[in-house]
Amino acid sequence: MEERHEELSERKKLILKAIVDAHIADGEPVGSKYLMETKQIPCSSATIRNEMAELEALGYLEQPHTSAGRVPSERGYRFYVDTLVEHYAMTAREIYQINELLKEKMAELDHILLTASKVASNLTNYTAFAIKPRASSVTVRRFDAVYLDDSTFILVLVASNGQVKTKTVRLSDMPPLSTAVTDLLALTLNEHLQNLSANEITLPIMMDMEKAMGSRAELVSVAVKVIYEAMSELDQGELKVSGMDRLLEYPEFNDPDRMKEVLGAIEQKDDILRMVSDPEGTGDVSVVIGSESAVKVLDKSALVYKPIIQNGKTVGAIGVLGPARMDYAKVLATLEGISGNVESLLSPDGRHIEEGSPKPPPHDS
Amino acid sequence: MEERHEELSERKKLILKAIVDAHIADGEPVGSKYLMETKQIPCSSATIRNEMAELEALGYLEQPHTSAGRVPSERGYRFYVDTLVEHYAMTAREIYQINELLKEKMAELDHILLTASKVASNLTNYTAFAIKPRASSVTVRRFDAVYLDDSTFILVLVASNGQVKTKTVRLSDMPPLSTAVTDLLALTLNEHLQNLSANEITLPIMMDMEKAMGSRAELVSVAVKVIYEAMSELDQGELKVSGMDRLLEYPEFNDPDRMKEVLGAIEQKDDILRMVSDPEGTGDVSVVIGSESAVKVLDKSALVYKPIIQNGKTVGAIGVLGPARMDYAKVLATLEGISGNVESLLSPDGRHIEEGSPKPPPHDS
DNA sequence: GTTAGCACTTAACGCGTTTGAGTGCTAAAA
DNA sequence: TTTTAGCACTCAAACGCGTTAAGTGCTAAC
Repeated sequence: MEERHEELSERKKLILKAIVDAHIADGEPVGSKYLMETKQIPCSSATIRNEMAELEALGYLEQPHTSAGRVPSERGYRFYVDTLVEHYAMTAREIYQINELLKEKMAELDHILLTASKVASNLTNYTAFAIKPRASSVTVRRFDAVYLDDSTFILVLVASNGQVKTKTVRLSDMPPLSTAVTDLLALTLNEHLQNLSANEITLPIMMDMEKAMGSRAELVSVAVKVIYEAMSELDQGELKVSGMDRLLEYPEFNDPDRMKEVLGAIEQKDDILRMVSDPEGTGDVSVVIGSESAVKVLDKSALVYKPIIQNGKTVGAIGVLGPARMDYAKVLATLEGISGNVESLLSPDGRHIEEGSPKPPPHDS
Repeated sequence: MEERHEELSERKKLILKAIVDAHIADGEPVGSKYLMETKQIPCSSATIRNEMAELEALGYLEQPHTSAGRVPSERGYRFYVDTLVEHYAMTAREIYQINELLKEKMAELDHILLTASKVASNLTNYTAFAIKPRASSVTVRRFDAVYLDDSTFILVLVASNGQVKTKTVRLSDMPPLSTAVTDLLALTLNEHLQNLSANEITLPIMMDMEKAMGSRAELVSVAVKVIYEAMSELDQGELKVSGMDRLLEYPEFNDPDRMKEVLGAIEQKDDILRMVSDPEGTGDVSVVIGSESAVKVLDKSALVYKPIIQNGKTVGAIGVLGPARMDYAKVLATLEGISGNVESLLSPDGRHIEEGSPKPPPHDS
């Protein structure tokens, strides 16, 4: 009785696609008669019913209750996304929008990602997010120490991945600072800690630094402590979400309890972060439907995301969260478009995607 | 027939307070019989009914429909907040929590505010936010330029209010950079632009700087452009929200449409920002109920916030957003507690509030 | 293998009825 | 004059119930 994806008859595929399309469009269960009338299936409603019954037996469809139409199951969506979605042709207007909104001269990853998530949300009408994934090992490319007042200075860290982190350090019970002292500190840090990851900072190195700092040796331990902190925050990852309110536009999120779960999940962010930071990622768009993933995305929801690659390394991701019946074709195309754009923004030569550059329909591994 | 707040009879006050308390507790309209039985009002339900009718005529109460109990009106809440709330005595545990959660050695405003909003949300069970208000005029206390590669450097700005902003600058069609060049740039910027606000940067100053930069004069205009941008972003303000999901716990936000409005408003953030940045603020807790304010807080909602003062200047605010029937006593006490704590964290000597330090019940102006 | 037809199921809808909490008013009591 | 008991009235919410309509599964004919 088990049948493999590939072995679905053409007509079954046609019907399944029609059902998913229809359900995506209006969210209602879809019945045989409706299907025959509006989707031009070349056979009668009875035949369609038979096919639907079989599709249900195979696990691609399900019935909310006996006398209702059919709704795609998770497996149905999966199959749809993997093999049935048509490539969505972005309109000139949409391409223009992506370009316009993103091309403002931005060089910082943070800013770019935030804007990207806003664009994604606007274009797709779903809740979108952008993410800076957990970096496995950051090193600091350059330190700087800025004198603020006699007991305060600012430590600036430029990380290997381009992120910049600043920490204000306040001393107590120590002799007053001066620009000379902070300059010396910066020099020492740069000489000894450049391009080391957090766990490569060893005691001998610290002792060397204390020697270098002469009379202000006590600053070393303070600074190192703060640097430790900063570095662990650096590979913390961050999540920017836009268009939360759009979630409410879809009736499947109308239930307050469900909505609450979703909001909580978004705020928690840890799960999403972990998933998107998955080093296995090929760089393709991934689609997670319902309970498929370790991430507790809720029933009837889907998460679509695409990593952003810079110099062969994953530096972030943008994605969309919405009901399982989301408009995959459009979302996939939009994410491809935006990520392509972001990647080109990040590379020194700032070109943008051209209109009508078709890509093969991507699918999850 | 008009009567001033002060002229409400004691019994009316008692009844009004009882009604607000009861409504805060369970969200239902409250009736005369219930009031008499559970709140120990020393008279019969008929008398209470008469008083309630008068309170309604005076605008402190309203009736959802003829045969329902009474519900406080906006004016009722206002009166309650201004004169009837009892001071909420924080439990030792709550004070401990505030101290514990906040006292982690944090020196940066950003981080502190974010944590503060989380604490506020946890303690009150409402949605909380923390905000960095629009600064009227920022100046830069110190510049720094960090060489990244031949065409890229990072500009670090330390603002007068302690904020730190970094900008990655990517050059095109210019001779390659070097640390010597960026050092020179930093030196020049510090010499010429320190403690100036954005609109004090004039052409003569720029020309001086170009002279100082010698062969790399072209960097000046690039840098100034970026600095302009950074400074305007600096006084942009920022809003951190925690515990959005808690909104859903209150039935008055269950309606998807309403929820959508609220989420939109939060994301918009501009209104909230503007209001909280109000320079008129005395530093006391403010309570905005329903449609009272310019801010389009929704019907049946209330916004409670308290500015955070540092060196006599408002550097931020923390607040809570919830249904109009929120537990004002607790919220007010919590915000007082947290803000006191935050302020002491920001001042060099890091002391915390003590248990049982009573403050007079605050109220809006 | 396909289709027409029919009996069956069931959520949703409309609608009158009942219920009950709560009021306003009046007349008696304090 | 103020308070209270009592009662008639109101109205939203809950309930019951028949009707509707969409949709199915099955069977028998094509």
